[in-house]
Amino acid sequence: MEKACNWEQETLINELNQGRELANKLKNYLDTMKSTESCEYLLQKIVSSYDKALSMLKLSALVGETFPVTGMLESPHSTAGSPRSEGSDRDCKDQSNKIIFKKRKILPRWSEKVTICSGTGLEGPIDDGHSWRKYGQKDILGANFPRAYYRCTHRHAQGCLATKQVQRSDEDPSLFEITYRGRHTCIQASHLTPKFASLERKSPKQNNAHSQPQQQEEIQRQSQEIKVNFGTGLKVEIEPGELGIRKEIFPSFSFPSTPIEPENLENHFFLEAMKENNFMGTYSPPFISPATSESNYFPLSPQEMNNFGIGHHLQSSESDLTDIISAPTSGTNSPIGNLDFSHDQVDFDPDFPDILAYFS
DNA sequence: GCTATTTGACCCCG
DNA sequence: CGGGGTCAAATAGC
Repeated sequence: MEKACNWEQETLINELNQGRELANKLKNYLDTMKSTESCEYLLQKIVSSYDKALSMLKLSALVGETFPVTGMLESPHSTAGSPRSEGSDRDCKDQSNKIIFKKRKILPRWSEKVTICSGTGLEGPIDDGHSWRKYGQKDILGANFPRAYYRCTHRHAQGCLATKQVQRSDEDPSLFEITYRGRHTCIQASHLTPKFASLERKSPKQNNAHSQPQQQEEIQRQSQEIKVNFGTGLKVEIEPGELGIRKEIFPSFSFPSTPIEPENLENHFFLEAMKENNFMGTYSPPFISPATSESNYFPLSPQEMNNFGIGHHLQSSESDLTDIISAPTSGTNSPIGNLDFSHDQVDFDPDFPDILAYFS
């Protein structure tokens, strides 16, 4: 396995190098065109992301271990990008009862700080395209405000394990810290663009949000929407505080009604590997089943890409690295084309080499 | 009646 | 053992 891993790693490094150079090219190109600041900023981040990713990879190659990732330990998908892998098998296959608690550790985690500026007309119910269901609230030691726990509404229906926590800041009540865990794997969200989602999916209850928690949820949705529209009075920051944990592994695919079993792990691994190759544009999967591939590729909604894309680039490159490794989305191969992926592609490094190819 | 929220209890981990 | 995270019964809203 080790040879394969090294090969994988080399390929990865090569691809990253190439991507980095291309991104630099693009940057120079855009420099001459007086492009917008955000564009340049993104590019800056992209380049630095590649740099970081490369240095991480090289470092791990030297040390002979996987990425300095703590959070990936138990994810079967870490295998796709990680030289290590099948050794770390103390995962999902045991104690189905405790799997929930295992997943706490497995799922990628990152947080954002969301500032709500009053008087910016953010009263309306804004949806991020995902429906969240509150499942708990807890008083946190040392915090003035309780922490609310939300999970994806489709957790049971589709096995979507995405959750988020919302904690209002002590000092600044207008600031909310939102911690996300896991990516959405639910399909529902992918069928709606952010704007449609925000318009269509407002439930009556959310319309009448008067209670505190509902306000909170509303605020979150606003915050996520704002990430799409960037800078309309809301300030959204990604909190890098969890860098150590924030390794952006891909969460389990969580096939509906098909809990991950040891047998499936290999398939998952395969899918990951193939997707990875796919991203790099060097390999076309010969025998991936359409149904399976679709269900894995497309649940990543535009909103989601916004959630995970821009935010990532705003602050993190480590997560980018892992996105590069395993992001299950391939705009270039997507049958639904680039409709909503115009800037999502920018968000997702895996596609960058392809995109950049058009510029060079 | 269905769905979402509330809230106290429970469980795991450090 | 205490804190954080989750469960699930009770409750509320539509």
